[in-house]
Amino acid sequence: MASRQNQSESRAETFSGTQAARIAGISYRRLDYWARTDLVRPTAADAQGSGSRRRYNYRDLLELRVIKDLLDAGIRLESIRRVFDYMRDHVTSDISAATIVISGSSVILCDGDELFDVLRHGQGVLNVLPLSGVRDEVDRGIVATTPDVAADEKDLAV
Amino acid sequence: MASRQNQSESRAETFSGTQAARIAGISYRRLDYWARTDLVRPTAADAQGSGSRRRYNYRDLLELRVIKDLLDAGIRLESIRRVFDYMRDHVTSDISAATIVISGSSVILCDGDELFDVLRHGQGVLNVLPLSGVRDEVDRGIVATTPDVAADEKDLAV
DNA sequence: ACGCGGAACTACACGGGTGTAAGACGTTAG
DNA sequence: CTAACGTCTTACACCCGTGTAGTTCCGCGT
Repeated sequence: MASRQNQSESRAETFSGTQAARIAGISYRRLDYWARTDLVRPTAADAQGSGSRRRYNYRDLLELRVIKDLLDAGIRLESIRRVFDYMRDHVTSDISAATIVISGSSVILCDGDELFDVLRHGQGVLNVLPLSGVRDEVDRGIVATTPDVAADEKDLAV
Repeated sequence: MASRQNQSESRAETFSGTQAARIAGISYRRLDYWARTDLVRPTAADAQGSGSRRRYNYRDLLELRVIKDLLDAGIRLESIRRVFDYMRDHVTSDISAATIVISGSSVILCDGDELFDVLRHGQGVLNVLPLSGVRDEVDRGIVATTPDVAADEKDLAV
């Protein structure tokens, strides 16, 4: 039955702006604002004039959700911007089970032991966000939002 | 020689608004704003009508500096407010070598191993701030700002 | 091929809330 | 008395969007 792979396995499908907003748990206007101000552009297809369509991929959804979580945690959008500018240039590795650590204007991706070292020796404020939780949130969002996948899930559950 | 105890030992002396601002590394305006909006009231003596004088104690200085560091880390003052409202009600223990961990609107004071557990099992964004660094910053601020203590330090150094 | 309905993006202006600074005002020391 | 200092009031600029109307494009029926 399952017409799709596991959620987080390199999915090739893309999402419209409206879908992406719903999945990430933000308003469409906010998504639009972030796209226009270069915070998160849709990777699959950017808008080019009125009437065109943005297409977000799975990784974009992760970023959107990370930003939402950071905002909810009370971090200013301005500093989130700096963090992501940095990350885009420096991070290529897979974002699966790592943890984002933000210290001032620099960002580190850690797993397990590394994390502990960083925290022990870190001075100043560190913002710590485990990405596994973010992925789960996004996957739940996809299931709850896209009708066909929801159907698949039901099939699996029964 | 040293006419005072060690910096962080229960010091009884108090500080004026201007002194407190300088030691914490913030503008006087900012200190004033925080006092008027109930973020950090001077414990030793609060303002009671125009022309009266605020007196801050050592612990107040620590709080001021923590807030400054959180702000510098890109956290919105609004959420810092919520955190401190909570902390005032729940935290009575000594703030010596612990670490503040902020998760959403709740705050935890940890030391060492505890910290590791919290971070491992934590969901969402965690803001981590070791207080030892804060205390050092404040003590340096006091030395650099109050003339007599600075003199003491010189005596010790020479 | 053509028109039409609706979804999606765009342009523009506005607004609540927040953090800060300037200056008016009061008080106290000397 | 008055100069120095500290507090209180008010105004302002900025952030982070949102409301709304307009525009473009897609898909579909005919």
